[in-house]
Amino acid sequence: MPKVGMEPLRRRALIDATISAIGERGTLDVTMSDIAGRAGVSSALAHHYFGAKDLLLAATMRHLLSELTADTIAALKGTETPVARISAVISVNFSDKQFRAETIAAWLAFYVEAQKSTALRRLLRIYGCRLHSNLMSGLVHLLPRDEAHRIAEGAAALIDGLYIRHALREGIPDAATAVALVEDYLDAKLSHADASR
Amino acid sequence: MPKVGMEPLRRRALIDATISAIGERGTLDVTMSDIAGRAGVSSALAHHYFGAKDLLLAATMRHLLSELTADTIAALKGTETPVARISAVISVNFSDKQFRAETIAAWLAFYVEAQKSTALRRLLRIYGCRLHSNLMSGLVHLLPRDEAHRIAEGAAALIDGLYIRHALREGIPDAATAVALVEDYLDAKLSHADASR
Amino acid sequence: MPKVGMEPLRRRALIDATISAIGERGTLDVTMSDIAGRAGVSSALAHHYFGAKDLLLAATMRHLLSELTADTIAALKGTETPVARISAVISVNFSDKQFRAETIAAWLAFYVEAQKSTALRRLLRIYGCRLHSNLMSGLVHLLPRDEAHRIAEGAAALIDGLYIRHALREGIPDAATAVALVEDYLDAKLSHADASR
Amino acid sequence: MPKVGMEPLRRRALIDATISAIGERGTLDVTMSDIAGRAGVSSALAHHYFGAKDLLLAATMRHLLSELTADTIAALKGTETPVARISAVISVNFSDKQFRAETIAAWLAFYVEAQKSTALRRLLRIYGCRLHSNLMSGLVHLLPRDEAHRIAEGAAALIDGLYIRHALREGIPDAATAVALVEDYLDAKLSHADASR
DNA sequence: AATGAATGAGCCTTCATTCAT
DNA sequence: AATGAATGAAGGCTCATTCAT
Repeated sequence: MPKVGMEPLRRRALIDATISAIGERGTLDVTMSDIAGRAGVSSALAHHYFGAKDLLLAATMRHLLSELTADTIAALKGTETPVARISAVISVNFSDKQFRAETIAAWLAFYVEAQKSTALRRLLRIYGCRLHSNLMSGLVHLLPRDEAHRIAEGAAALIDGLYIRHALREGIPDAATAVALVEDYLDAKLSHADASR
Repeated sequence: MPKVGMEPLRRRALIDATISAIGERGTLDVTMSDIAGRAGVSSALAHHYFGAKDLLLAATMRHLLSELTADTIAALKGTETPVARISAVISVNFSDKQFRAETIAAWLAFYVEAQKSTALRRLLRIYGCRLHSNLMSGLVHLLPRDEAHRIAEGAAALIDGLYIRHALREGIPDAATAVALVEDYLDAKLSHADASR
Repeated sequence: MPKVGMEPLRRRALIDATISAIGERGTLDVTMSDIAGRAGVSSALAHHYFGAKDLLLAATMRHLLSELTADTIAALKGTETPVARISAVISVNFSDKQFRAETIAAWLAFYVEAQKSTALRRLLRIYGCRLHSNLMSGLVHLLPRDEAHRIAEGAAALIDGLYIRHALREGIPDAATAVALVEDYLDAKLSHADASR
Repeated sequence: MPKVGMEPLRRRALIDATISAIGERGTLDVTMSDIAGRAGVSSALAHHYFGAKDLLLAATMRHLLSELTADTIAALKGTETPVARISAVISVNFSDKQFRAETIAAWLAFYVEAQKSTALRRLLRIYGCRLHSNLMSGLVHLLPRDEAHRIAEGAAALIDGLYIRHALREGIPDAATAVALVEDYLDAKLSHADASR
């Protein structure tokens, strides 16, 4: 078997292993050896490809982020009404691929780590902005700008909260219910807005 | 001369130091020495009083929880309408005492740690149930039971989400806005319910 | 046995162990574990007292330096003629205490390490200046200032060279011969100076 | 297409890279990767050609030594008086080619390493003997054998000392001054000898 | 001829924890 | 009541070295 061109494979395997390790333990506090072991390589190789633990973690988060972005773009493609756009954005966050114990735990761990790591915080901020603007792209046609902004914030917070609660297996457990809650929130706010016009 | 009756003072000082350390660093990943140092004692003493790091952390979380409980009880005392009860519960979570960077960071860190620690998870579950039942105590008079349940879940998730976002200094920053968002959510759902009756 | 007040003893033991380890291996490239082992403690304790390997090495060099200084001061005390001062300075460098394989090897290792470590370089520079001024304190009465300066440099270089050669067990092996060579150099230069006057 | 006859070029490039790396860092403590990188090849190739780090270092030292030997032979060619021979030997050691920061640092590093490596010590001993006999080839005509021997030792030590001091940028910095000091030493000793005859 | 891939061994450092005083 | 002394265990990281291609 050819022993060349392994780099992308190893990188990917290591990132997957990182998600798996973090997801299972629920913390970024996993060892390089554990991660490397899951990827079937030595910890030295992980260092070889990523340089340091921080960098592997950051790369992993970037990976998670780009997957979410890709999914969102795919979901938005073909939507036509503002309401459809909003629904698409929400449902992506709770899709089978994103709303998995493993992934959620990883997101959460990153959220907390972001409190001390500037690099991670920057990445999370990007995600926050994207989510916000994606929601806005629908809401802005249905509500006054200020109100749209507020509602987008609320929806984002609600999504984050549902993630947290899911991770701790408290309350709302399944994706469908979660989506319904967020949609519900927006429906209520939108019809409320209509009514008050 | 050996001082007597120091125990409660030391315990309290150590718990405060723990909150401060976690709050500042944004992680439970603080050393016993750091905590003990902030409390002005040796790390050996921290062990003497709490037995182990886990136990000190659990005690700290219990402390946070009991403060919140006490505040909530105080806030509920004297409320008379269901709506007032709901507002009281919400406002406690964003009161000056609770909604401080330090405390929030600590809560968050505990949330994440709870993913691996059964002890912490149990404590958090208690908090979750209390919040839920406190919200229910108002909602149940205004909505059908099932619906009340759902809305309580939503409100709880929203609160958690706002905490997280505050910790990362993303979006909604101040308590007033946060409260308004939650109240707004409930208002919308309540009037929506009214309207559909 | 009392377990208190160990710090100075441990520090000293660790410094001695460092000299011994470096002396035996001929390099600063010794492990903390090796050093700690020689001192009969764990490597963690070495870190506890010195913070890091660099700092232990620097402390060790400082120790060597201060011993040399103390010996020199003692040797100079009671000297009366310029020539006696010069002889005293030279003989200290080749005294039984200083001119030992272990100590010499350590000095040499430090010399080389100083090329990359600013901290060590600074320390060595101090030693260089002291030696120079000690030599000058005698020479200045016997030669014109410029010439004295030059001769002091030459003598210092000669001493360094003899150390190196001793460390490698090449040529001149014993202290007496070494001293004689340096004295000889100075005698020659001094009488030469006389003659040319 | 595979290039042929690369071996000598690569070997030379690797040796040069080794000198450069050691010279820049002031230690033998350089990595194979660093060296290979400077030579523009992979570290695996360095192993391919030299077998191991030790061997590359030894080869490098041998190279340094043979350059010095060649220079010395060239310098001696054409000298006619004993004094001229001595001067030639000295000046080679401080020639532009030899007395360069890079080369000096490398020599020094090798000196120290020689304390633990028998192979390097053997090489250095060869150099020591050559220097000694080269100096003797002049001195022996001017002084009694014993005295010539001693003076040669002194001169060699002085040269070594000047190297060390140059490496640490302490005192005597330039080659001319260094040469003058050594010549001076010999002059003094020689005239002293004359005078006492 | 040359290299990317891969690893084992080892080192520095940190930290919770224990113990004697 | 309180602490300095001390350590074992573990983790991140580096590096020389090997191997298949």
